[in-house]
Amino acid sequence: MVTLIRYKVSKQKVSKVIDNVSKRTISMLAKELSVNVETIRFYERKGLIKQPPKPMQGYRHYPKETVNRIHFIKRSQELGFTLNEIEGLLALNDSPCSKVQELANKKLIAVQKKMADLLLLEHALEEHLGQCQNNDDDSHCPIIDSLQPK
Amino acid sequence: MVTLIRYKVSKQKVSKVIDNVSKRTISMLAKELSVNVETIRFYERKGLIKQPPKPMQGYRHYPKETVNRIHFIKRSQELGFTLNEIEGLLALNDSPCSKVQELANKKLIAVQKKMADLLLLEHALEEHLGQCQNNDDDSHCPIIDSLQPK
DNA sequence: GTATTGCATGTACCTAAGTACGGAGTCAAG
DNA sequence: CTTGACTCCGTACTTAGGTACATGCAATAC
Repeated sequence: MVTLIRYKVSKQKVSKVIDNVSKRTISMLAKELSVNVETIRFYERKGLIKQPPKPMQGYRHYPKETVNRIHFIKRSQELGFTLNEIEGLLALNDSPCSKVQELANKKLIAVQKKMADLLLLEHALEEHLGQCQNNDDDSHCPIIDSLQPK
Repeated sequence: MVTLIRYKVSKQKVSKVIDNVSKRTISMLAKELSVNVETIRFYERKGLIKQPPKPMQGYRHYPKETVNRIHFIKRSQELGFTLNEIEGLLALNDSPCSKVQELANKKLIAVQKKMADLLLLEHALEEHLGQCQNNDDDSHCPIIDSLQPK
């Protein structure tokens, strides 16, 4: 892929050539990561990824590093972290494991609390639905009744 | 509470007296229901409750009906219905039980799906945390590692 | 009678995580 | 050379469920 140029080539020019070879515009990056272009811009605005400098001529191109970083963000989101928390995680990159653990643990507890809430909800809904099943009169609904004040 | 007026009283005047007796301004209503005044106004704007007409002189007052309706809304929210869904429920007030059941059932399924998602999340977090516990080197975190692309 | 609450009304703001749009510049193909 | 696709930049819009604020008037307290 990398074209070698044999004569009169300075270090700068070589790196420029290499950069050109791995030209990754914002839409290439977006495709590579299966995210929206606007999402990338949004992350830039949020400071989650840094915007590569714009060359005097032409468009920005993004290094592999940015790919990795967005990967990190997306995986963290899958684990239920918010973007603000991920900002923290990114800053924590070289922090002690105990700090990261603390964050993950908080998240775990929040997840468990949310599950407990949903479980209550589930039971309430199931009970209401059960009452409907024992109801002969379709024109009159126990659920609506139970929502009405006594 | 209702003062009886003995002479020369038309039907209109009586009802006016009764209305005055049960004067329930918006802040009274809010207090009675433990909700914010602004929330009531928001429900009015959303069309979930209807705004009582403003008398030519003085402030609006709210009937018991509105109290009931907001009660209904709040209880429905506890069951996990969104305001848009509650709009539907309110419209369904005299609909067949089967229709209401259908809605509640959809909600139940959504709740169960969400719980399943959270369960996966819980396991992932627990596994990551477990790896941290088997980690001697505090300066290096398995969670951060696992978020990094391979 | 005046000062302080309270109400009415309309509009703006909040969080979260993006998405959309308008206008100008740039690049590549035909 | 022109057209279409892409980028850049800034700003506005989206959903959900409210919350807050500014202005003007009404009612009540002292």
